[in-house]
Amino acid sequence: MSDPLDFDDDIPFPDLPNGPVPPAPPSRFGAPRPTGFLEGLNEAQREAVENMDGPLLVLAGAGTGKTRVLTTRLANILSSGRARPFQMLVVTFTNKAAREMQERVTNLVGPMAEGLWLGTFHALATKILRRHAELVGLQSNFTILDTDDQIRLLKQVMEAEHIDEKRWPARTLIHVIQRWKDKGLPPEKVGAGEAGDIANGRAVAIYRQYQERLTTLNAADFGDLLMHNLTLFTNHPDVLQKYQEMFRYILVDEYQDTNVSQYLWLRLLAQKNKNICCVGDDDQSIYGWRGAEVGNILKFEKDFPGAQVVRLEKNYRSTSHILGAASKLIQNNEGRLGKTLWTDQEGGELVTVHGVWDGEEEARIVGDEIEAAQKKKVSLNEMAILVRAGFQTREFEERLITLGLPYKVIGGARFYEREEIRDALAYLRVIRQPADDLALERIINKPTRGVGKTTLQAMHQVARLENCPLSLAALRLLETDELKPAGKRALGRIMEDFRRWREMAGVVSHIELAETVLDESGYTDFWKNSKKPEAPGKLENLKELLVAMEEFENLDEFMEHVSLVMDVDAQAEAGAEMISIMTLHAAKGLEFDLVFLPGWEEGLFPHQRSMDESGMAGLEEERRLAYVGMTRAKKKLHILFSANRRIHGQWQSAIPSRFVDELSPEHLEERTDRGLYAGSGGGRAEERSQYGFSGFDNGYDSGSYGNAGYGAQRRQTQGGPGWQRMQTRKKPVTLEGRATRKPAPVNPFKVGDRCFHQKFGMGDVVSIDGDHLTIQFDKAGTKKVVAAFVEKP
DNA sequence: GAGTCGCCGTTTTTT
DNA sequence: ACGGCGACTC
Repeated sequence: MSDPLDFDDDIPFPDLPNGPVPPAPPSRFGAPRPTGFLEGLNEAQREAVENMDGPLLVLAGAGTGKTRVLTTRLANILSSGRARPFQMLVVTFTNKAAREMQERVTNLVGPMAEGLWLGTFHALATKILRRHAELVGLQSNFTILDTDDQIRLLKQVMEAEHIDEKRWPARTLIHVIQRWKDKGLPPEKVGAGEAGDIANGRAVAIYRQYQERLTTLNAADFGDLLMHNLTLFTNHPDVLQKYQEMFRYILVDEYQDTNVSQYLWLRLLAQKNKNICCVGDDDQSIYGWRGAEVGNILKFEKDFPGAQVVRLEKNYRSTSHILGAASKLIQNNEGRLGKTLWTDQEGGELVTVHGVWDGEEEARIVGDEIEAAQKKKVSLNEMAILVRAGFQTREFEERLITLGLPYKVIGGARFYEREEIRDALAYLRVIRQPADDLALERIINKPTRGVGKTTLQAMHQVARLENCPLSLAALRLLETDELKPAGKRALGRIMEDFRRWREMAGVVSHIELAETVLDESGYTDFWKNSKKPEAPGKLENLKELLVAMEEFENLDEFMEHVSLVMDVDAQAEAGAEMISIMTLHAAKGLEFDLVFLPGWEEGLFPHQRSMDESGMAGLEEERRLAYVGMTRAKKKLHILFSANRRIHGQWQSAIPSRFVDELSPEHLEERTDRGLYAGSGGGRAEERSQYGFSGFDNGYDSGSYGNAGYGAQRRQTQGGPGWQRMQTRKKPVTLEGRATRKPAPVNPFKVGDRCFHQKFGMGDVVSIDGDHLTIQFDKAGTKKVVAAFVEKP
């Protein structure tokens, strides 16, 4: 992000004329003159672009050209002379979105786009906070902590408070604190009753101490960035006023994902000029679990009186069957603003629903469909498998490897979150900021250099006593005889190393510095000597880190990038075609010709935990997630559910997701095996509504798909290239494959039988559920096992 | 101070 | 089934 106003606090904000700024010279914009922006926009889009003044909410359904509207509107405001670039605040959620926005705006308006205040909430808040840090008790070079650091710090506070970490895990507590920060609540504003019995009722006290520690460390966590901005604005109206006046126009992307503190931040900044435009889709709000507040978008009109609302409902992405099924599903949600997507791409392929035996079969069917599509010249880049939870990817990966199909899993462990990278960065942090206790602690004995627990404890004691950072405490300790000679020598050595490195930092380049430090500290050798299988990879990553640093001028810039960006999808595999596998969350905003949505089973999707924790609201968010998944598909969508799934190593039978029932049948083609749930004892099959199991009547037994009953509705039209025959392909692989692989879901046991299990030994059958037996083992207790693994004695 | 054993939790994820 | 973390032992 560039910074046109990179002034120190004593330099005034630039003087600006009060009236509208004179329009920029037209030549800036190249051929299409301002009115040219509007070309090719539909009516609603045009309305959103032309309504430049006053509050505006743009409800942008999936695939309705949201980004185009946002960027065009921005260009329109600039070209109309209503604001100059640095008078516009453009907010996104992710760095990726910010980059894309920057790029698209630059394409529209040229280099003047550099001057915009464009970035993520966090980056923008940081930029503001660094300028006024002293006003909230920080110095402007404060460190930004990530989750690891936060937990480490919180654990220290909890330990001092004698909170049993077994009973109240730091993870739980940090989550609670985060939610408070998301709401813009500093410790003193958290209601006494709010915390309940968390941490023996001392949650707020711990929160307060945690905040005090952060201030002492000159550090802020992610939640603080926004919260400190709010404090700053509230306590210093003069500062707020400057920003209010500067930001004449505010644009916000993905408004449905904002949390309360982000909303308050926007509201404060928009109060004066009231030119705020928020773009979002209440139906795609899927981040409630991390503090996003759907309510923000639902009550926009109340929050910003006189607000106009524009709905973008024409979808340019999906076929009518996909859209129809998705719309039907989302209609089951209450509490939505209401919006109906439509398209003029009539027809296309029906949405196919496959019920399968187990995860393996699920993966095999997906693999087969991918191969079939590939033969029809669909690019692998246009195919995606979208799962609810990370563990689901494994089975697909295995299958795709078997088939020799290239794939990538998006959103695995991120580069900067890897152990070795975090260690390397910790060294640099300590060099730059000796008071960075958390970083120091991380690497003071990594590689092991004789500064162990005892020494560290002594350091902590001095630090607490003298109320100083650990590194200073270390120096104090070295002046005394408190430590044993060995420990003292070891500590002295590393402290001296750091002194030397700091000296170097002023002389050599940041890259040279990093190389030297990794070398001299013994960190590189640590991995070179390691016998762990991942060691070579880690050395690679360390080299990669040095490469990454080259893109930055100096250490400061690099570190800022690291703490804010933390995402390097730099592995933009140049050109190679690949299938994408990712979670539904990661898929938001993307689109693919061919999409697979596996695992549509109760408990997995909707996820049990979501419903347990948030009840109806949780269920509705899961449903929105399903909607997001479905609307990723442009031409063909497959939904799959399995009757059996292994979760945490335990086989469990599953019933189809209620979401399957909520899709409208006229858009579906059912390919579910009629025998799947027979005799399962669960009995739900018969109770289910027409859709879920309607495929029983035209399933595999007849040897062809989608005939009787559905044929009439399968108004097959010339959808996309190569899609026409997708569902009338070869014979039912599913059943064949299964028959050879696993016994039919019947078993030779009856309640009371004696039996033997390889692992658990002898036992008695207590109950039977399909081919799942509950067995009371003589030694191993009661277990639920699959009949195939049990023998008659 | 460093290696080994056993227990807990196990959705989603950005900044 | 499995990994990570804390407690425990040498």
